[in-house]
Amino acid sequence: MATLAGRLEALTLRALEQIVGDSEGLSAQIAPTRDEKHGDYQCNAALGLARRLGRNPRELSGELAQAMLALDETGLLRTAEVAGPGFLNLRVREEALKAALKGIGDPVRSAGRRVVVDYSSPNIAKQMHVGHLRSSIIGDAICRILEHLGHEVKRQNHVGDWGTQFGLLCAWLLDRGVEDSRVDLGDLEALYREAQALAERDEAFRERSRERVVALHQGDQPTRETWRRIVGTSLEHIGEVYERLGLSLTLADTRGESFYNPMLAGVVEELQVRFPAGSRPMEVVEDQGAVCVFLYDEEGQPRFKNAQGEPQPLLVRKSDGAFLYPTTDLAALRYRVRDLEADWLIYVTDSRQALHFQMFFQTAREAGWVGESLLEHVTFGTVLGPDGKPLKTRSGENVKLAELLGEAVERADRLVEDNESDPARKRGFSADEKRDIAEAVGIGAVKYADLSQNRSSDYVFSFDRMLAMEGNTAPYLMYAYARIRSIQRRAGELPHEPALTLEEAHERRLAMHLARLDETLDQVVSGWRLNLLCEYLYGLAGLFMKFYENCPVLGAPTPEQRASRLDLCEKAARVLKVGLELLGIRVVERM
RNA sequence: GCGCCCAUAGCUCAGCGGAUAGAGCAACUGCCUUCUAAGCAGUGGGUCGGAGGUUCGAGUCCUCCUGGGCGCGCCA
Repeated sequence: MATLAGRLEALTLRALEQIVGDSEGLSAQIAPTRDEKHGDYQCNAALGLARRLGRNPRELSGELAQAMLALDETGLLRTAEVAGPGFLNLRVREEALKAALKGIGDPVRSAGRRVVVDYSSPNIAKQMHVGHLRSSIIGDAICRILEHLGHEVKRQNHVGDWGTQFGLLCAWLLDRGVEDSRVDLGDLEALYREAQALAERDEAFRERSRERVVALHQGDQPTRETWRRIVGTSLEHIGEVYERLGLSLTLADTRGESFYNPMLAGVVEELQVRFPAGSRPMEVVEDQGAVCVFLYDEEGQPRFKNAQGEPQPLLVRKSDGAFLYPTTDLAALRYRVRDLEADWLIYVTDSRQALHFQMFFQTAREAGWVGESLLEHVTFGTVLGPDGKPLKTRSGENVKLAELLGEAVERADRLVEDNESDPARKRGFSADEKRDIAEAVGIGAVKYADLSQNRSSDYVFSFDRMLAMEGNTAPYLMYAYARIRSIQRRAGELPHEPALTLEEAHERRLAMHLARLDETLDQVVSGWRLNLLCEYLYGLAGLFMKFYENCPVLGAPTPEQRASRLDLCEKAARVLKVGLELLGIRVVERM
């Protein structure tokens, strides 16, 4: 079932075609009205087209209205009225609105693509910190939305398990012969700091670390064994954080950098053979011992320049022979297109990596490794502290994700306790319920605060704001849901196939908003503007609250209205639940 | 130097070229003997950083400027 906006657009285009006699360059310009006085949707097509045709906009708009009403066999429109300079205000028929609400919130059936979403990507041997928060939350929401829209999603957690830091760690552990003892993550971090400090003052240790990297990459048994243990310990910790965050990402989705190690030499070699020095628009040359990819535009000018104004290369092999991040990315891309047969690749990383992705994408395209796949780099800004600088602890360290989530839940728990100690608000929750609510509210608040921001800007992290029960926050939305569920519990049996009666303005507004879920999702996907879904849900919760205040459900004037309102409640609950779940946020039945 | 991002109410932020620029917080005023007051209703608060331009129409697009963040050869 197409969305109301989609159907209106199709109808408008048919009408325009009839008027103009040509479909070239026509645009329906359908948008929801900002003010309901203007109807449900507006069509702004006549305004622009009038000039092109040398006609009066209001007159053209009137003709468009007539044509649309005449062509409207499905009974979509109640009215189409010209307003202002030539706007066309459209009002949807009651029956069409009710039909649009059928199955609202159900997964969309579409010819899906196979999408690889690369997100989260923490480093092994370090605790997850606030720097991993946005990629994890945003990437997970993207996966859920894609699946809801009928796409097949392959999650890929490209963890850093292969870099130089493992040389340090392995060298340190093997030097001290601690390979048999169990090392937990807290130890690992301390060890890493010690190893780093040692490397700075001890040339011999530095050398041993470098040798360990080589040994690791060459498959040396004891080194591999130590490495595996480090990785295992870290993944355990990462899995715990994911579980608490409620991510749909699992250990099975982990394909660390090490996975691509056997492919790296081949990637570089192929590039070198196929794009020797002098090739355009891409050449691969050795410079100061490093293998560099240089990219050029159609005019043969360098696409990228460095700070000195010289051509900026993508480095795929260091002068010491080791491979780099771009090399792994290229290998991973090839694997995802060839082996995972993905035709859409999405990378979720902070915006600082934008240049890297431009170069890496361009290299992959020039090499012909992308095929027909879409490449998308979804970026986001930095999480800031109250001082407007990247969020750190007082001692200047990265804020641990586990601690941040713990504090969010703790604060939510205090809120629940406060309410329970107030006789007017007490609900009589059991200890288990309280814990569950605190967990859902605390974690949900953190995720929602992130997703409701415009992705590209930095944002200031604040427990107080995200846990506020009013405003555009997760608790507010969850509360709206809990209120509906409370009504439903009191209602007893819910009506089967009730007929909606949308006589009250509050009822109709709520219904119209509910019907706009799918078109909102369409907008969300174009540009991954996840905050639009948040805004939609906030609007929905607000409309429900107003409906709640003005339209008694259980005490409705007639049995028909009671049934209708119960059905509206059910649909609102469903959309709130589905919408929040698409964002990776869990609802609770009571709060 | 080049490139990317940002600048909107006192604060935190929305705003796909369309009608009077919106929320929340903070301030003030009402509403719990009626389905969860973690709520609702209302009041005040704006040279959309500046200057040009494109357009029937610009917070939104283009150019320049100012101020801030980030990135730019062997980290990832």
